Amino acid sequence: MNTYHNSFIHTLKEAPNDAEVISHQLMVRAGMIRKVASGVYSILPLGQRVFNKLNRIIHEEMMAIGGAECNLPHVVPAELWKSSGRWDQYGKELLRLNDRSDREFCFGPTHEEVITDLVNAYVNSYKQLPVLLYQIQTKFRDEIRPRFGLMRGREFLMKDAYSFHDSEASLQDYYDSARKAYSTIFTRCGLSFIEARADSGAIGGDESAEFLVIADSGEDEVLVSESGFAANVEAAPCLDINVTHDISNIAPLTMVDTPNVHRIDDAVGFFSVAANQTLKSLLVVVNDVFSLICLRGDHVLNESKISALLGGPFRFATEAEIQAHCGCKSGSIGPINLQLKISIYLDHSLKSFSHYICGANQTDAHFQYCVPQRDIPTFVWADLRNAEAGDPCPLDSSNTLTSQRGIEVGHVFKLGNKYSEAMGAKFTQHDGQLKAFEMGCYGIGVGRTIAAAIEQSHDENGIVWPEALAPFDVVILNLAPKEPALVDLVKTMVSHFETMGKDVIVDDRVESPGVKFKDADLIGFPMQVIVGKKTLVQQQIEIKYRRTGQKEMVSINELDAISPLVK
RNA sequence: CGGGGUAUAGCGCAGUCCGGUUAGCGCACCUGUUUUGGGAACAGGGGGCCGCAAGUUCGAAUCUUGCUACCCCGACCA
Repeated sequence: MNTYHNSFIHTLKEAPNDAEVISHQLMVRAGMIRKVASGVYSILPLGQRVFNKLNRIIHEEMMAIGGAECNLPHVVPAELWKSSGRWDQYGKELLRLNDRSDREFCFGPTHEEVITDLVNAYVNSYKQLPVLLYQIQTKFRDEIRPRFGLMRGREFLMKDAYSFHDSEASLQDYYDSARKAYSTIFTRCGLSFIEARADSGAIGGDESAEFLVIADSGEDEVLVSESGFAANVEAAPCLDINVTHDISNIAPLTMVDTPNVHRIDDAVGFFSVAANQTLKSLLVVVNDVFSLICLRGDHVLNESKISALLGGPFRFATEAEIQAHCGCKSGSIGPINLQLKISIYLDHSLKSFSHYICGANQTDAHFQYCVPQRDIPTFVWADLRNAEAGDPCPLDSSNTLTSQRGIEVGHVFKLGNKYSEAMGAKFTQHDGQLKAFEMGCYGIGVGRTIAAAIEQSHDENGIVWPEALAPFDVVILNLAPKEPALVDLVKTMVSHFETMGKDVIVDDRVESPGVKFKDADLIGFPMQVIVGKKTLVQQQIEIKYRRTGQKEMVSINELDAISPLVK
């Protein structure tokens, strides 16, 4: 019999002061997790039960699409990472280790290299494809800033799946079935989520989609529209705009002394104009080639778009480089009168107005009446900014985008042959020729999904578990645990519920009733069965449903009629 | 990595300015009695290298220096 005692349940009245978001606070208070180091947590038995529930759902749905479970090593030799080129690319997020012989290893943050090496060793022919392998395993990423408990930990449990194909069509097929499986998984968890177009980021690849649980505390912003468009702000394209202005009467370009005006906010104040009538310029570098990026003052640069446009990951220029190219300090950069000839890119949105305030490439000076097509020598229009709420929908410009916050719990990628090509992982095709595998990869953050479920489902008393994830379906609160008749009744009820396939736990602690009620609400079991001395007098058992708070009385004689379905 | 902050019992905190009994409080824990349907009452009790190290001093949780850990903000800057 599961009891509070043998299940190691330890609740807290107060949350530690480092718990910022509600899911973190509630998980600590309910005794599910305990912090061991920054971004590193022990999962306590109650928490582990929730992990097991979710893991089981994931297993079932991965099996349903033909996945085979494996378990790859946590500690991975550097050679594998060097073979894909990521040893040098991945940066400080990769936890690097040395063994006693000083050989280099890393603690795997993701396993494309290991799986590619594995599959390449066994799969030689198109006849053996496709392959879908998955695992649920602890990863470590040395995050810049771990926070929010399990939401952004450094050590975290992840389901990662990898598929290998002989063609793009086969990859597309699996990619789509993985997306469907993910929808099924999150639906079974009782979560409200959206699938959105995403930026593939550090993993790389051709196309990706992420699954976000909708929550105000989410770290990601998603733009959605009624036409069915959904994309992470980082991945939402912005439409070009077709506006022409009569520029014949606009005053000529005028330089103005602007002491201590370095930021867009400063310029807005100084010139008394709206931010969308200013032009901001950013000097960026890709492979030692400099480019000037111009955005409207109210917009935010999109890193992926810049990197895609310029053909590689970019960085911002240093102060010294700005001095050399622009002849001024940062804060006064502009597209006119650059010292050195470099490519200039203007965001499409700069077509929305006729003339702008912009930096003059002279410290503490700005230009007024900058008309791009008249005053900027040579430039290229491009999509350079983050989309934002209110923008027209890229699928149907008659709709506008609205913004929602979400927690990224799953991400699926079409990797193509990025890893297989780099690592020389090939198979023999029908025609006898070698070809690099087409690959897909599919991840779910297990702990993060659990945290997201709590973000989405809680009240002032504590967690309200979706049935599918609850650590136990039913808690029996025995308010008079020393009463022999009640102890017997509880035993009968436990076997009754267990026969029905439900997980049951008994609060048999010698505690006052209030404590038991509060803890049951805090932990969030979907159904509470309450027995006390009153039960023996009235011959009735009380049932309370956590989600609705609804209570009902059932006669002891009608025990069989108690259905542990949540109302 | 830059800025700010914190570190005293399992958790939440006071004490630190202005050095001076045996370092305190609430929760939790232990014993006993009375309680028992929404975080009980009383009585008694246990638990601390005051983050670590060095220094100043007759004397350091308290002052100085260094280190470490943790938290927050920023890293989108023109």
